[in-house]
Amino acid sequence: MSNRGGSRLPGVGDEREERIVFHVDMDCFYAACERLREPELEGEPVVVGMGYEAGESHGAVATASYEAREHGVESAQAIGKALERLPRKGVVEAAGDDSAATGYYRPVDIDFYKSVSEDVRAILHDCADTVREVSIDEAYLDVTDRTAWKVAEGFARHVKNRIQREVGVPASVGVAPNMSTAKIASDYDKPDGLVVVEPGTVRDFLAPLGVAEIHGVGPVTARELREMGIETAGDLADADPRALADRFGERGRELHQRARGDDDREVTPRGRPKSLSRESAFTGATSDSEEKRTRVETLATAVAERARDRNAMYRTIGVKVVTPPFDVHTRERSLPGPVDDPELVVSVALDLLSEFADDRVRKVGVRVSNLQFTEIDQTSLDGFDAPESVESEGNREKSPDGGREPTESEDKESNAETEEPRTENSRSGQVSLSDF
DNA sequence: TCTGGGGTCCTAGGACCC
DNA sequence: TCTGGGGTCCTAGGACCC
Repeated sequence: MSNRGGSRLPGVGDEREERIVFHVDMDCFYAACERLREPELEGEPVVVGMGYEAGESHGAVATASYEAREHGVESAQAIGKALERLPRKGVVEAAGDDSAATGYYRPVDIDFYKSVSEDVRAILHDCADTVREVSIDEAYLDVTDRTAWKVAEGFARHVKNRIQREVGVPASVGVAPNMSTAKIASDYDKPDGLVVVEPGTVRDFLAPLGVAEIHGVGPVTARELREMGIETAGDLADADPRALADRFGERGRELHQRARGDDDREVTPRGRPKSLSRESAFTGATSDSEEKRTRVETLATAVAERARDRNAMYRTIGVKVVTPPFDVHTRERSLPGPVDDPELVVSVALDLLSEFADDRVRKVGVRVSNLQFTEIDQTSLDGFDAPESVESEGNREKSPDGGREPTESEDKESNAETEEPRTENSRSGQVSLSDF
């Protein structure tokens, strides 16, 4: 096999080492944040619920501490279910039974978690040249230029300890020559784990793991792989890539490579978002078209506001409608040019929704996409900023100074030439619904 | 598993253009 | 009139991730 690990540049003094990638993954992050401001929760079962309010029983589990998991509470579980398995602290005791296990339930406080995440982020950026934040509680670091393989474990421990000491939340760290292996390594010994997979040992490390451990293999793919007799990452690594490509397309080849520990992706900072959305579920399902319309209107307004907050104009507006049992339908419409127009988002969304006026609906959502950003903003949290003209799509060139070549006929209807966020938006020559 | 909210990427067919 | 082949955009759906 001709992997990069086997080849060394002969003679040259710097024996080109393989990259050193860290994957840092906070342990039960939301629960850890709650413990930060409520130290009495340390060592206790903690459940953080979304769509949940204190004392109530709807919503879903966002994060359960390990103590809570021992009682069968799982992520994404309905709160009602969680309460069956782990009653709320205080309830059972009040009833005179203090033998049963109980847990602390808290609603999600995303703003607080974000502030904690910021503190962690600062440490990560201090420790690495390149950081890719994947989510509020997870990031990849390329530390090739900050350390060496012989001492990588020590450096990883240093990062981990700093997070614990300076922020007060636990993290697990995976160290490997590439992103996909580092990701698996961070998960391997959670919580509070530190796993190093050195170059040359990657395939042996991966081989015994179940295919579902591989990033990108979900329930559907795992089942199909099983049907092909592929159970472990080792099986997948040994499988015929052509057979995988036949069944899964390009993704098949990719998974094959991941299973072999081959992953060339560079650690790059996250770019700008590609879409923004809001969605919300009804309690049960509703056929009431007025109720649906009201909800969509609220979501549309919220999504437009979110876009404006982020200096994003959008060219496509869409809705999502979920009907029982869990069928997802999407409808979208593209405009001739990018706009920032809340009223238009509302009217287009309602128009797209009308197709489902008679359906029972569990959940609706509104989304804007084909984004264009109006400032060189991004507060440069990335090491460098992306070229302005690239944006999300190749066409529709737009110079940053606002001077846009009026070459195409659509230009007269889109108001995209103004860079300044308009104070009085809409009605100013932007596209309106009647244009369709 | 009776299913919350916010995302990403890929595929595939049809429209349209050259 | 029929026949190609290539390219891009749009839309809908699917799988996956945290």
